[in-house]
Amino acid sequence: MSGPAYTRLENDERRRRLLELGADLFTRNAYDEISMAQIAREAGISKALLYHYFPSKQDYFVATLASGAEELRRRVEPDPELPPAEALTAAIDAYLAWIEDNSEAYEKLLQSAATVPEVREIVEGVRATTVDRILAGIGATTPVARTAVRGWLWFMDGACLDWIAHRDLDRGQVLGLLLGTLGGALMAAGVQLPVTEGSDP
Amino acid sequence: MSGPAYTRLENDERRRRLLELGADLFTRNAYDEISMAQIAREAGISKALLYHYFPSKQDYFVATLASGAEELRRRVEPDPELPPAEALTAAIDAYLAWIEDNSEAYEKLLQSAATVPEVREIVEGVRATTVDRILAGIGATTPVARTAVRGWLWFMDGACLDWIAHRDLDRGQVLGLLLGTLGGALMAAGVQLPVTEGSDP
DNA sequence: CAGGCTACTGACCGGCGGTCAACAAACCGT
DNA sequence: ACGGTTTGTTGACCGCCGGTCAGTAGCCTG
Repeated sequence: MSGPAYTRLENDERRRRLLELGADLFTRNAYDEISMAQIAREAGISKALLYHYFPSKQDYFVATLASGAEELRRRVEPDPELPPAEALTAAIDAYLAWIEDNSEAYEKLLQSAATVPEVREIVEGVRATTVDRILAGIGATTPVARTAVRGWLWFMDGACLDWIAHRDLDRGQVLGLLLGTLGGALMAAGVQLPVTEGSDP
Repeated sequence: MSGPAYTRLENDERRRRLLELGADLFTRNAYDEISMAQIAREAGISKALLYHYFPSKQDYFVATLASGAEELRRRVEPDPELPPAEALTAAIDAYLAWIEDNSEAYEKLLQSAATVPEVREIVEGVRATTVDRILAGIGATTPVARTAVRGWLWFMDGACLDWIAHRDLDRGQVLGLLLGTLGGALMAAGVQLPVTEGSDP
């Protein structure tokens, strides 16, 4: 009986708001706990408009993840100036710090990764390159070394989930556990570790 | 224009056939890759009848898993006569043997576990009791030891998935990797292992 | 061959992800 | 002040999903 039926926004602005909303909603609910209709209602728009900006729910979800993933990638990127061992330590510590800052998002991400094929592939890809990086860093090539590193990445996620579920460890302890376990796994895989000189203050 | 419109079966017989079919279908397709309508069609019955025997898709899925899970539990049950260390070794080896025999089922199970809440809870429960068992066996009580063991269970699944994906290791190698990594993780967690006497022939 | 027990079915429900033609808010030149 | 154009936006619709229910019909008993 009065003003306009809806407010018209510029393309970029609407997109920006939807991404922001999605980042929020998807850290509070896992992928299939929330429907596109609910999201649209929350955004105060029609479902059709949501689909106008993002071709599918998966695409919307992935786009929503993108900025966070970019930040994570930046923080975790190993310093090429450091020797491999310290670069790895620094990268893991950065990873742990990110998880500490974004624990809900981390939990929901792992949960959703199993469900959404596209995310699954992204995570798998990251893991694969990480495995290669580590194997290259220690000069190991045997199948059992590959299995050890791949298993260790799972160890990492399991330990992190336990960590943020209980919050009764500090980051340093988790870091030590992860590094020590990686060493143990590689030893069990029969890998000869290149000795780093004088690095235990 | 002729015979009966459908064949009537006895309650138990129908149930048996549906469970058998489900065990087959769910090892070839993950939980939400297949719909109840498809399953019913495959079984040659109406969807309503399927729901007459199982109150929900989740229940059907869990029931389908039950027999396999029972067999796994039986095979993995540790021998109480053995000292803890050897009992653990035997249990892990049995677990690996089961995976070797049922690799598709194992893969689909892990995939579905993330999706189906009820299965997720079952798997979580099994993991929790396993963690307690191991912690009790080594007499460890610290949070970091708990995190180490919990993470190691993830390591186990990750390593097994890699193993059956590549099939370039034999079971003994995987067993050695798992045991060695558990030792490494516990060491990294600062656990003093009770020494077993003379057990490396 | 009548009658009952119950294994079975067809039709229906709300909600999902996804699509489409049509509408209207804002900006434009006049 | 106003008609035309652009394009951000909408309501109605689709097929499929998990799940429900009143009613049908195969089989066994007498």
